[in-house]
Amino acid sequence: MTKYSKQTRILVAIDCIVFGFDGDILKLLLIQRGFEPEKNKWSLMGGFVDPDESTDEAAARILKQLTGLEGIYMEQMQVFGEPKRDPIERTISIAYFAFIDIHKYEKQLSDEYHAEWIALKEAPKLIFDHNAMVEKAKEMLRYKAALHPLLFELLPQKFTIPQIQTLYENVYDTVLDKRNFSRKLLSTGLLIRQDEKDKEGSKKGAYYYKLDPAIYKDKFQAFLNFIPNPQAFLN
Amino acid sequence: MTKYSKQTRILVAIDCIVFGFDGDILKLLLIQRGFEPEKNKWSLMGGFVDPDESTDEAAARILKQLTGLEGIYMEQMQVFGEPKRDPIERTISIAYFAFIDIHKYEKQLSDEYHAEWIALKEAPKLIFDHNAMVEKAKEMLRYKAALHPLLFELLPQKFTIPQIQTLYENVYDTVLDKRNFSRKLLSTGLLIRQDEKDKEGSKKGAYYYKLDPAIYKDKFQAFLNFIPNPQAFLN
DNA sequence: TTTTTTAAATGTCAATATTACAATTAAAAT
DNA sequence: ATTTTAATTGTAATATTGACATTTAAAAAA
Repeated sequence: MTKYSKQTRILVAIDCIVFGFDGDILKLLLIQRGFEPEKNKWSLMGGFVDPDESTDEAAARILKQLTGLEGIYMEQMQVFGEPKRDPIERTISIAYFAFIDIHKYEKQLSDEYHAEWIALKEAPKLIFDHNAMVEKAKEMLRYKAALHPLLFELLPQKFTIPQIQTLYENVYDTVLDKRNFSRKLLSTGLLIRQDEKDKEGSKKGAYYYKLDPAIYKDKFQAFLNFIPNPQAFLN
Repeated sequence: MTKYSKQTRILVAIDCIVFGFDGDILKLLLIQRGFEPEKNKWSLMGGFVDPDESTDEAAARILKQLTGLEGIYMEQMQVFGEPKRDPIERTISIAYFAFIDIHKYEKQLSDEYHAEWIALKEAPKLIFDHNAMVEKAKEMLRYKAALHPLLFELLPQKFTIPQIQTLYENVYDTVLDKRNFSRKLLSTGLLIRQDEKDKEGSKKGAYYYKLDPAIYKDKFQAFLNFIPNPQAFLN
């Protein structure tokens, strides 16, 4: 049997970028690094890939170990492969990306861990190239949310229309017209209004909605440029 | 100085997926693997990352070594990180992705190399998980082309409207209405009609167009769903 | 009980974009 | 001169977008 004997093996790390939304502002999950180099500096959740796990498994394991979070959908984002990015030893890092409802995971994220939610707009300087990773993740978020109902996935099971609007406004750092936004959103036919209202934000209260799971997968797709029926072409 | 002494180093490979368009059909660049395992089987262009090069540099080097192609814009696609994907030794592979005008690189792709253009629809069984990589790349192509004028970038300097239409029809595997497609395309204001015609495809001949480089970067962006001025949010 | 306050919900209209569909034109070949 | 082929151009009905103001529900204050 042949072997790849002349090749160099390289350290492979995972870094996890976790965005969270609490219905109000968009936040980033960060930890203070517990080991050298750069001990105590702010950092993304990171670690090395073990020999017998897939990179996806490694990402889930590392996130769990450092934050307690489990069962979160993380997506691979990008490899950061500059030879000098880690000063100790050449390490390539695969950045993973998740986006969650903060309230939903409040309990898992216990004091046992040092992970903290920081408002995205106030994120501190991070170690290595982690700030670049976060920037890339923001870009990806906007890109994906443009074509895909990604942002819906991080809403609570029940949510209000003003909440979704706030979320979109946060992600795109813009202000939207209530009337048009609401109309567009409801026209998808995906939201089922509940009888209950959320009275947190106002005296009148805003109706809760749920996603219609039956239609969600098929129907919700944005429409594109040169393709008359683009829904058919995206997942 | 600390070291990451307890961690396992892993082989890191690159695989390159290169799509090409010749104005007629959409093709995939493949090689017959020159070494064990799986010698002589069809494969993507692949190799290992060297200690002192970035992953992007490795991708460019490997493509050059195996095909002669140089100066091609390749984008990172995805890591394939299953532990058993290479039967010889655990290897993670970073898949890179390019899309080119076949005619433009005809000379570089000389007989010296064994790379061949194969019609995408007739692509053979490839080694390891390379077919899955190609599938993923097709998906990515559609996704990106939906929001980004990516497909324009692989057209010849001069191209005709029927050519672009064929390209879109190939990528999305659909049929488009000539009249609507042409109108939409011209309405971008990005195309400058040349006096010359391409008489290959018909007796009447189709006008050549060029991209207006001045407007191209700013103006050409698709428009999105919930965001009134989405251009502002994409690169 | 009445009034005030706050944010949610809803409506209209003009402008623009999309779709579906058919006739005309240029130029080579017969 | 006629035929053939594919490119080019047009129109009308429909749907979507964006800009803009008023009404409504319910708690809090008077």
